[in-house]
Order: sequence, then C-alpha cells, then structure tokens
Amino acid sequence: MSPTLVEIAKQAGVSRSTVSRVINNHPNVDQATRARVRLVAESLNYQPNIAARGLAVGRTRILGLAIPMVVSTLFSDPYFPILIQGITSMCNVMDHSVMLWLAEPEYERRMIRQILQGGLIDGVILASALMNDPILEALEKRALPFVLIGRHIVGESVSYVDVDNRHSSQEMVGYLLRLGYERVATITGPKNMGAGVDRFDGYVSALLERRVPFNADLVVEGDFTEEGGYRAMQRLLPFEPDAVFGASDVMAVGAMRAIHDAGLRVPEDIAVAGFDDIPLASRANPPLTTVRQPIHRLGATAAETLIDLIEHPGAQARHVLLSTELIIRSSCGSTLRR
Amino acid sequence: MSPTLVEIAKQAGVSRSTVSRVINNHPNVDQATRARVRLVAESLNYQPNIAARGLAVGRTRILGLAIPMVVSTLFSDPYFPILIQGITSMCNVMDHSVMLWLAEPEYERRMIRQILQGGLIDGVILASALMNDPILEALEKRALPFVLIGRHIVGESVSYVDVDNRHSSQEMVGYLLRLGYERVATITGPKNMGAGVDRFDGYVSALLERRVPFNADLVVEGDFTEEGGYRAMQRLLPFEPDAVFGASDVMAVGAMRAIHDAGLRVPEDIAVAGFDDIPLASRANPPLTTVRQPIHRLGATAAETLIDLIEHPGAQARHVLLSTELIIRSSCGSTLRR
DNA sequence: TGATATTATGGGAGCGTTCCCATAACACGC
DNA sequence: GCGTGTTATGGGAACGCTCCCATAATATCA
Repeated sequence: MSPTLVEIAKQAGVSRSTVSRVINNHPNVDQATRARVRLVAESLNYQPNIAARGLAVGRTRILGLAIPMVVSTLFSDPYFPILIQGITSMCNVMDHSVMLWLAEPEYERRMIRQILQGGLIDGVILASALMNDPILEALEKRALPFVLIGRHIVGESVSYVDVDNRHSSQEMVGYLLRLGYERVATITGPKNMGAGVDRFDGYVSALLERRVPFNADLVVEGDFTEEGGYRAMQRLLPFEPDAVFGASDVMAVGAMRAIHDAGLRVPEDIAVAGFDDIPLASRANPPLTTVRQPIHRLGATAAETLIDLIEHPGAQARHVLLSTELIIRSSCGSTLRR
Repeated sequence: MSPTLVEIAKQAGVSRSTVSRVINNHPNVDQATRARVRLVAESLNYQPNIAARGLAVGRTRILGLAIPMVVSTLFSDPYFPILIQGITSMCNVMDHSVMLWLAEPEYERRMIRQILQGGLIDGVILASALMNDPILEALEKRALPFVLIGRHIVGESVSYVDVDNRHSSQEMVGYLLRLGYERVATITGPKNMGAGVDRFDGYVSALLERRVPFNADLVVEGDFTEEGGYRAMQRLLPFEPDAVFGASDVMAVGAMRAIHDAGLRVPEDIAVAGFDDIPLASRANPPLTTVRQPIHRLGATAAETLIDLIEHPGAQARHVLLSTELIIRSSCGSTLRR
C-alpha cells in the first residue's frame, strides 16, 4: 500500500499535521519545511487515502452516475459511451472520480440505498431517468445533490441538463414544412421519457406555428429502436405521409428500411428526418437529415453542474439547455417542392 | 446522512459491537437481540458507511474499471455499453460496486495513482488495454489484483478473460474456404490490439490448415472504424479478392459500402464476413455473416474472475477464453461454389 | 458441585485523514 | 523589554467502522 501521512512525517522529521497542511496547500508552513515534505512525499509516491479523507472531511470527490438499465439496453447507438466520456472528461479536469450504477430493476432498492447512504458519494448524475423512476423520489427526499440528464416531469425544482429537444424538433419539422411537405408524420419516442415527449411537443408546435392541422393518424409511438421505427413506419404508410420525422436516427433508419421494403424511395416518395446525428446517419442511404446533439458536452455540463451544486449547498436548482444543430443531408430532398 | 452504528446501538439498547455483529451476520448473537437490532436498523434505514468500513477492514468491495479513451472513442458499436452492463450486472450479484476511469492520455498519471494508491479499490478490470499501456506496467509492479479483458502480449503471467479470437477467425475463414472462395482477403484490426493480432492469426491458421498460400496483397490493416473498412476495401479491390473477412462488423460494413460504390455485388462478386455480430450486422444489406461474441458474458466473467482473485490473494493468474458462435447469413452466399 | 467450555456482550484500539486548539518562536511598535 | 500579533508546528479528537480482548452469563461434564 501507499505510505501514510505519519510515515511521510517521520521521514521528513515533522508532524502528521504539517504534512497534511503541505498536501492540502495550507498557508503557514515554512518554505523549507514545505519543500522537504514535498520531496519526501514525492519520493515515497504518497497518495492520500480517499476513504480516510472522505471519512474525516465528509466529502470524497466521487460522483455517482446512475443509468436505468432498460434505457441503456435500448440504445444501439454510441450515445452512452459518449455521454460517459463527457462526464469522466470533466471529472478529470475537476479532479473527481465516477462511480457507475446501471440500474437493474431487481437490484434497484439495493442500488438506491448504496447511492444514497453509503456516504461514499458527493452527488449523483441521473441519466435518462424514466418518468416514474423510484430513485428520483428517493433522491428528492434525501439531501444529496443531483443532476438529471434529460428534462423531467418532476419539474423545475430539480436541476437538469438537457438538449433543447422541443425547440430542435420544432425547427426540424418547420424545415420540412418550409420545403413544402404537407403530410408530415412523426414517429415519437416512448412517452415515459423526457426526450420522447419534448420532441413530440416540438412537432406539434411546428404544425401550430405554420397553421397546419394536427392529424393523429400521422403520429405513431416508437421505442427508440430500429425495429420499432420499422414497424411504426409500416403503420404510417397507409396514411400516405410525404415526410416523416423520427425522434431518433435509429428509428429514422428503421423507417427508411420500411419505406424501401414497401417499394418506395427516399426522399422522392417520402422524406425522412432523424434526431441525434449518430455516425450511422451520415452513412445511411440516402444520408440522413437530422439534428445534432452535443452529447459529449451534455455529459461534461452535467458533471460541472453537479460539482457546482455540491460546492454550493442550498443553491437554487440549475437548468441548462444546450442547443443543437440542424444537419441537412439528402434524405429530405434539397430543394423546395413548390 | 444515514444513521451510524452507535445510533442503532443506542436505540436497540446494545453496544456498537453487537450491532456490527448483526449487520455482518456473525454467529454468537442471541436470537432475540439479533431480531431487535435488525428491526431497529431496518426502521432507521441503516446503511453501513462504505468509506469507514473500507478504512477499518482494508476492503471496499469496489472494483475499478479502466478503459483507454482512444479505444472507447473508436467503437461506434454498442460493445462498451454491453460490456459495462455485464460487469455491473455481476457486481450487483456479488454485492460490489464499480468505479469508472476513461483514460485520457493527459490524465493518465493521475488516474494511475488514484487507481493504484487511493486505497479505495480492491482490484481493477482493464478493458482493451493497448499493447504498451503504461498502466499495465504500474499494475504489475503493484500488488493490486487485476484482470484484463482481451488477451495481451504481456503473456500468461497476468489474468485475462477473452473471446477465443484466434479460433473463431480460423473457423470463419475456414468456412469461407470450404465454400470455395479462393482469394480470401482480410481487413485486420490495429496490430497494437490483442483482438487485432489474434484475429489475423486465425486467418493465417485457416489458410495454413487448408494449404492455401498466404498472399500479402490480400491483407490490409484497418482500425475498427467504418471509414477504415471502406478505405481498406478500396485498397484491396485491385487485387481482386472473391471474399473478405473483416475483423469487425463495422469494418465489414464499410467494406460492403466500398464494394457497392465500385459497382460490385455482395456476395455474387465478393463475399463479406465480419466479427462481433452487432445489431447492425443483421440489418446490413445483405445481412452479414459474422462471429457472435458473448460481450455481456465477457464483462460478467471478468468481474467474477477479479472478485475471485481478490478473495484468494496469491492465487495463480486466471485465463478464461469464451467461445463464440458462427452466425451464417447471406453476405457470403449460402451454397457451395463448386 | 466445582472445574472447564461455550456463548453473548461490551469496550478499547486502530484504520488514515482532517480540524481545532495549544504552544512555541519570533517580529514589531512603543 | 514588555504586551500584542503573526507564523510555524505539534498533538488530541473525531469521522464510522471492525477486530481483538475482557468479562459475564450460561451450558457441559466428570
């Protein structure tokens, strides 16, 4: 094991306290002493024991990251790896570490207890919380700082970081309408997920904005999977949409497959747009017009916000909305139709 | 915060020690006392403080998971999410937790120190370590148990869990040869990754086995990306292969795109095979013949092995090879050619 | 029934830190 | 040259837990 404070102290001929002061950069340590202690600590490759420090000081500089398992299974795209990268990346900068929980339902209670009461964690990032997630309730009850990735029904009392789903979708659908499409359908996400409802809201807003009547036949709920997108599109086809907005790229790609299988062409017969801009989107045939999310930044911002929250207890809930970018490729045609 | 042992003790009218014994299921506690303490602990929602316990007992039941950032960026497939799921899943069963490090080169030293000497972690799982990874050296020097996911040059002195890459590739390429293909090319993975070299070895073994002369023109190094597969295939085309074995599905899909772009058909003109069986493989056009990896089990086994190693210090290094499954679809044709 | 095991319980010490208070050394101004 | 302030340092106590030893109560056996 790593040497302890007292061993450093002995070697440097000072007390435990002085070494601690040096390690934590407290003032009021003699220049010479400081240098000597530094040298010894360095040469012995000293590293403070996190558990002990955590015990003493009540803060571990460890962040918890909880992701509902159902959700993580769902995505067959690199969303989570990138998100996690964003989080750990910021944690590196801020000198924090990350503990990971993938919530399997059967271990949920155990996980919640561990997270909340283990005393090991300074705060929690909850990614893609489902609408009725039990952990959320527990988290609110307890005074542990936490940040949601993805806006949530619970409202404005909790901190969250999100992409502006509503506005982005509105923009995307508005773009389709401006191109002249008249029967714009949508394949939504599950309605127990924030991203699902917000993107649908954006769709509705865009119709409203351009005074296009809402047609319930042109809305089908998907589940963020390719297969789900495929099936949703099949249900949509009889109603003859001339464009489809898929609430995720993966679903949009599924929809494209359904369109091809039905002997129709994209975008000539039906235009397709997606959301996320995963790598697959640019390699689809035809390349997919979509909304690019700053996933990495989403993670980094969540970590940053959480750390800020930890350092300012009692502060107001933070709400951060990151903006997106419309990526125009050829799946919706490139010119105005009329 | 969660109540402490003494608070439980006070409420139950016993000593700290007795409560500790109850919590840890020690024998020699009176039935009645045990029940009473359990009740109080339950009602106060007691959860032992992990940091304190770790300090006292020298074991935290926390596993470290380290993934080189370069590698994690690389995969545009759900490999890592599934791997991580496998790990956390087993950790749930074994009552452990996971700390995550994504190794950014600039923070590597800090990470290594933290992992090795923070005293917080009982062992480390190192996923897809690069061949010259500095952390490996540090890990070997230190007496911290660790397990590699993916075999590694360092040899048999360290524990690892891996898929039998060599054998699986040999089987795949053997299958292509048996189908009658005569100019079987391969797009390899990077040669500083275990999976890269092992899968290439399997390719060579298959040729040897069936006495097909090795042709260096038919080997191009890829980088496990779609784009890399595309470019590799372009370089392969002039040498007129009649089949290509891509060391990953993502590269195989890239190769298919290159073949299509060159006006050729799969499998009529060139057969394509992959490795991994990611979801994309079954939805490719044509569906990809590939090798299925038990990724989830890979992660679970790594965690299990590590925990075993932690509990039996000084034990021999463990080597686990998981077997794979040949998934035959239509990208290599379904019938013998001659 | 008295010597000896066994079972049940309590309290001290220690894990490696940090924080707080005490103390010593030294400078300064008058 | 004496109070006052500042700087440097040491040691006790505490964080919440587990382990070990002591002791009391009870069971076991010749």
